[in-house]
Amino acid sequence: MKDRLLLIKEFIDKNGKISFHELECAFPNVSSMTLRRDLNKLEEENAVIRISGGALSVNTVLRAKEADFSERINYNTAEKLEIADKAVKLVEPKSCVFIDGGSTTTYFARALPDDNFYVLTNALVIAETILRKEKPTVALLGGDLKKNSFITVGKTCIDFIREINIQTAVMTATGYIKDTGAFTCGSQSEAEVKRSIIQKADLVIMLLDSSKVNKKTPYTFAKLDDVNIMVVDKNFPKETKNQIEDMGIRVI
Amino acid sequence: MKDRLLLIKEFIDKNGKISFHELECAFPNVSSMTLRRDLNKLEEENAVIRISGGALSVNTVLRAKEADFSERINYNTAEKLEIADKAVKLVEPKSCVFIDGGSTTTYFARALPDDNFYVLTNALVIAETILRKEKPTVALLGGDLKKNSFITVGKTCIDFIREINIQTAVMTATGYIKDTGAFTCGSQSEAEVKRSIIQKADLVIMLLDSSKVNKKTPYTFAKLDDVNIMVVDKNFPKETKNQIEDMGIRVI
DNA sequence: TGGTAAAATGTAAATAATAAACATAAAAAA
DNA sequence: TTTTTTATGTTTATTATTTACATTTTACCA
Repeated sequence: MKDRLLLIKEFIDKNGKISFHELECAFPNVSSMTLRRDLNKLEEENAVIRISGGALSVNTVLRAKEADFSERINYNTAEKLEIADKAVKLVEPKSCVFIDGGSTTTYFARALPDDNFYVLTNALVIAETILRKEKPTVALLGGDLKKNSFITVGKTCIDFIREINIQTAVMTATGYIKDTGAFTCGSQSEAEVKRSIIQKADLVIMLLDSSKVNKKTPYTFAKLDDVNIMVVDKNFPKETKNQIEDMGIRVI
Repeated sequence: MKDRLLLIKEFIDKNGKISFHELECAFPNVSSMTLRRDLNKLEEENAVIRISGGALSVNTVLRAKEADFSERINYNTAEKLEIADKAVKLVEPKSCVFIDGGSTTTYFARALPDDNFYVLTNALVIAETILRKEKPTVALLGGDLKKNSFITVGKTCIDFIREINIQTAVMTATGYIKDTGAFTCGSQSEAEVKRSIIQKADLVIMLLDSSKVNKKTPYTFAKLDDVNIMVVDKNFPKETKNQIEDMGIRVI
């Protein structure tokens, strides 16, 4: 009785949502009317959000809100998924991975297998995403929180980075200027954190979807030679790719 | 065309929700199919939450729904709301407030007016809640993240606390043992953080709903005389309340 | 400027989801 | 045990959603 409610809530929390059909498959010997009543009960308890044909977890809604805040996590989705899928193959279980804040890296975090990683991040959304998995451990860089992007920055952050060891840093940028090979972002404080991380990491992986090429934002936090591997999507300009490879950087 | 979308979003934001019927009445010379498409468009943009027969504003959902503590369904909601409403009156704008992680304190965070507070917390959910407001600034204690409770703990956390100043600490406990006046919680690491905070704070406010009385969890992090003000609900046992007041602690 | 493609809107039928009403079974209380 | 309550099941009616296609409007450009 209450067990089923808990199981349902757990599933919704873990997967972000559930469809009615999934629910029926999960409980084949319970009538659909009862399951419907269960969802409504959970909704009354404010544990989930009931939508047509299923239910959402509260966190899914939170994320929606975030997406609405920051400019649309929703564009170039296919490209970002492609990049994330390629990038997760580059990190090894049991390794210590820093994941930078950003929409592509959020897809990376989702795609990361449920294995014994040590994950470090300064992005709330990513921390939560990883924390929902069973096996990884997660540490969050403390500091001042930036509105809109939900990442931490500032001195505390930098000090913390000094004390930790990073094998692999999975980074992203708001813009890439191909003439100078500069990776840029929108705020000074963010750039500082990124710089510290890159300095500390043994291996720097840069995730960059094609929409970022020649998009200019104020602060440069890295140059091409700070990066070891770049992961791009299939629409990434061929010439730019060659140019980067000529610099001795592996482009995937 | 786009005007209509904006009007709809505005209405939903203002009223918290809209039903299909209302929508049809509001735009009598637009077909219901178009309105339906409009709502779906807004949903895709993460501007509203689409539910059966209408839509909700994201904010309504956030306000109404409980924080996401994955292991348990929320209970004692009314009591916690009551406590939160009383407690927010105790903190002054422009003051530096630490908010402890917990479900009651999450309600506190929601109830906190949108004013120039300096908020510190070790709870992701609370950080996000405050960050959605316009005026407060938020800093997050870094450290190892605990699964289920989504709070940070550990050495990094403690070190950070040493460096900061706290005017008011808004705390909560998992249990209160009335014989010894001990506030308890479920993990050693959590207790350490709570202890550090209490030591640093000028004023300690403890939010405790009646379900916590004589609930025993392993680690004691504070005694009655560490606390300055206790905020409780109307079901809080009278004798226990008197007992606490006799110790010179203000109970609200 | 007319022609044309693209986008927005409308209509109606088919499908799916929800709610209502009542029957039955299981659990709790007397 | 009997009664009462609660949880569940079944069916039907209502309402919501989707689909597929028709029509209109808008935007663009030769």
